[in-house]
Amino acid sequence: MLNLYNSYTNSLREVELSKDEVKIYLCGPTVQSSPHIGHGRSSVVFDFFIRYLKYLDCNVQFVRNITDIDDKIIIKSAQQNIEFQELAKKVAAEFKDAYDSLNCLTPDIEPKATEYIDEILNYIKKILDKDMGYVSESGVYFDTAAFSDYLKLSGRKLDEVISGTRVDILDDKKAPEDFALWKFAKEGEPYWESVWGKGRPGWHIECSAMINAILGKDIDFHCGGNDLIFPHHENELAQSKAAYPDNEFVKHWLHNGMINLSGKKMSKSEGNIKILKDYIDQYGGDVLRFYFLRAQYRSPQEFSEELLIESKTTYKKISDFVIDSKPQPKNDELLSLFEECMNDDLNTPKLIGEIFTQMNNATNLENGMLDDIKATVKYIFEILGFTFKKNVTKKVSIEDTEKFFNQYEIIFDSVEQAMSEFLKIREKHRVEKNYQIADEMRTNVLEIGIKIEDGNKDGWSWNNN
RNA sequence: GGCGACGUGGCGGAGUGGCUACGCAGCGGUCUGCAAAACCGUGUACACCAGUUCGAUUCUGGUCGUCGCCUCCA
Repeated sequence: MLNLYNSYTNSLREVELSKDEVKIYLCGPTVQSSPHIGHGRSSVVFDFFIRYLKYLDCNVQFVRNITDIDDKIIIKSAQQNIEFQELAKKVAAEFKDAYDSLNCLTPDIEPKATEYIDEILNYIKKILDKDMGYVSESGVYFDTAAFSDYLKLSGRKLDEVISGTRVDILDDKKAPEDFALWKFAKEGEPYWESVWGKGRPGWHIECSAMINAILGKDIDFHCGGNDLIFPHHENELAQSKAAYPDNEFVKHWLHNGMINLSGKKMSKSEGNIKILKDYIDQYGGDVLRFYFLRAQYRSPQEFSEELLIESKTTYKKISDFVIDSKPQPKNDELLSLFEECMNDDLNTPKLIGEIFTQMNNATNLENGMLDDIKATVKYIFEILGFTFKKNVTKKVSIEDTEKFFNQYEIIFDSVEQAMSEFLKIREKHRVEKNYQIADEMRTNVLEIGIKIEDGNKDGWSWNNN
């Protein structure tokens, strides 16, 4: 009963799953510059989805690509005076760090475009063999006129596409809307050999070729940001249908909404990007995940530091609620609510509301019931990829932290151990009514970013606002 | 210009033809050595104008406004 919005039909559709094999392809990044909040949203939101499918006992095959060759990478690496591979490698590592910090599942396969050049060339050949592409002076192009269903995914009309201001009208293309499958290398550009000439793959062909090579002719879900619908996914669909006209290619097209800053889309071209790492370092992966959980994945989501702080506060309420519980599926009502919300096009904001309602009611329940609710809430959040690990602020160095504890003759091993001893010392002062010393300790520990809350079960937390 | 999405209380964000969503913030209180946390209480919001209806935030039509895409984008 999983219902998801399909961008191809523009409607909510019931998903029929064969649990033995669910194939998912997520359009990953072009590794040209550091990941921003928008990349984080796309990866986390589809991570919720994949984790949910696994919860439903699906055998998921998850592939996310890395585009490690394209015009921007060439330009940027030239500006930095390094090889394009070096830039791609460096940025790919940043993406990996971000994905890991956000606790996103690692794809089963994470192919890079440059590792699939042979497959790409064969795929282009297949398109040419079907007379749906042609070779010209600047490259090999897809002949959009030969594909009758072109623009069906994005729902555009041809004359509108042509009238777009950014269409690069090259004289050697049959039609302005034809797009490159293979770009011939200009002086000094990286290239691979091909029967048509030295060059590099166009942006869209790698996905068609890699999906085919890794997952096969048909996949269940193709995911990505909604800014990829046109032209990227439209062109990908055209290529795949051209090569394999009898296959559906993609059962469900899923697209996430954009991150907005003061109402405007965050994007490289707008120059208003927020670097993901800065916020992960400060708030931790769980808080970022919770922030993404607060919006339905297709809606535009506003980003601001205030909203992140709010996410932190709200998430803390949940993590405090479940702090002494083991994650277990104890409460059936709550589990049904969870499935109901997720089945409804991954309505995670609704889920949060339902969980809080249950939490609020739970305070009046007898202990056994309360424990079941706690265990189930924790279980649900762990399914959704939350770790409940204390966020370590990276604002204060380990050395300073050690030095701080040494003042109290505490040998630093881990923050947890040191804080436990620190709290014991302070508690002794409190018992002896040395309130001044106890209060000073509370104030001082703020230096290393730790906030003590006497009434809180946990006793302390990182205070990294 | 074309296509699409959307306009809910201070903010974020669900949902529904008649019943408190929820969270944050705010306000009042309990508790507390203090601070915080926690807990209790507290908010009649659904862009505008018509129409359908016993009744519309929810359906229909229109108006206004916001945002996205239109080959750089997650």
